[in-house]
Amino acid sequence: MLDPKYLRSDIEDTAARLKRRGFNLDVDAFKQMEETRKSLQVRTQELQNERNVRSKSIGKAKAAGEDIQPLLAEVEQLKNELHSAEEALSILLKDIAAFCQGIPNLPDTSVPEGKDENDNLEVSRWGEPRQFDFDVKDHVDISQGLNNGLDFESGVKLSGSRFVVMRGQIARLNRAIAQFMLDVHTQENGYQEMYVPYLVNEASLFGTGQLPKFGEDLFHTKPATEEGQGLSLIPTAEVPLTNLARDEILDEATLPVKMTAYTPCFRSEAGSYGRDTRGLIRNHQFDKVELVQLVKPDASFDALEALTGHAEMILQRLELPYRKVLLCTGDMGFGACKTYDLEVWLPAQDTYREISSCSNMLDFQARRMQARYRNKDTNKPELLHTLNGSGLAVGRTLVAILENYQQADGSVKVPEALLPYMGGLTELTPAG
RNA sequence: GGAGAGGUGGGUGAGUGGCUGAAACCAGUUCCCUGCUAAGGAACCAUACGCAUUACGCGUAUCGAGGGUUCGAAUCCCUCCCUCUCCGCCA
Repeated sequence: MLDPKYLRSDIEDTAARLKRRGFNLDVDAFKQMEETRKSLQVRTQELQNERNVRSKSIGKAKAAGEDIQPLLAEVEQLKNELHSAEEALSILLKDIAAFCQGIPNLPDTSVPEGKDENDNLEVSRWGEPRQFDFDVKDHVDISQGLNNGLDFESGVKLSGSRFVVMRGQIARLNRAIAQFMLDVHTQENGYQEMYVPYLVNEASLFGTGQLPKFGEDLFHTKPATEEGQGLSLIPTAEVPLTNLARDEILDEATLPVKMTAYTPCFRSEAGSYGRDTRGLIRNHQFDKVELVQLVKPDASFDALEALTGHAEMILQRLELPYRKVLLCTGDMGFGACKTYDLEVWLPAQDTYREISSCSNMLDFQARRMQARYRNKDTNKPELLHTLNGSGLAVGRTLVAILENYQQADGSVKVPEALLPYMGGLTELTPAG
């Protein structure tokens, strides 16, 4: 959510900045709602004040043993007037809140303007895509040669399309990747490892911005005996991790808070029918090691660079070629003001594919969830800035390793960095 | 699942219809005293919104959430959420 004060005082400027990301702010509607709100609020408050004053005098009169009846009669009409004013105001306030909650974050000035991923700006490349002297296979074909280590048919049988069963050496590799990432982030990058719920409530989803607008991207559960949507499966650990700060006032000395968690992520992928239907790239369930930072406002842009670097470190240690992309205004998520994507090289697709997305949300999420810290200088609570990034998506890392480390005979070399996690296994073989 | 208790400001915790936006204590900030890794005293110390803006200014709302009763509710009633205790069940 944007700062309502800023929204009110600089609506034109806000609209202009939102336009950069293709969002049309209905300035007139907002102005009109605000104007009505002001007069309605003043009127309501006047009535409330009068009620309070009169009620007090009734109390005094009663204590003094006077006759209250005439006073009560006077107040009768006031009551009705106040009632309808309060009701009208509350409806309007809800409308305004809904309007404000639907506005995305303002893009940072350093973010290039653009419509979609084609307008993203490549910032850097790391590593050289390997030259193959044989026909490269994609991860699906590779896995079939490895004792059917990625079993999509079983995934369909158990759950449906976009689910997978991993077995044997590939399942082991998947686990090794996650362990490796967690170890790097906790031991070298200063993140605290967290274990969090995979089912979260509505307030949490509102806090990070999934609700109310993007509920269709989520899987909602509901206890058999109850009404309503119940809890929802997390689409990313960003939701539980960031919401740890919800309704909290953190001690400034504890900042920055750096947390990491390895969790499954669940996404309905509504609206992506037909996209990436083959393989592991786009599944309803995938594992991810997430990085979240809660920082003081003046530190968030530096933190974004650092956090992105932490995710890059994983790719470098795995010796996977990648590029770093600054997302354009049109490709950024709802709550982000600046986002770097890391795209890993996939030889079978002959292209770079997203494997991490690192964003600075400024105070956008913090305001929604009232996540604050006490400023030592002013002694006042102020909104935190929140950041998150994948460090990395485990499933796509698995894909990248299978494809980049494949060998002519169909086997796959285990990356150096993962050897300590593979129990002596140095390559994945047809024995699986 | 059954029976009970409870949810108050940064923290602990008073408060069962009007003078309580909320005692007291702790923490915090400032000042006074004190010449010393101590102690004492005083003041200040929630958030949001609105009006006003030369003001130490005024008003409204907020005591888990949402409804209701009442001239008036932290205080009474209803629903929901959460916490705790005992019993049952269970990885």
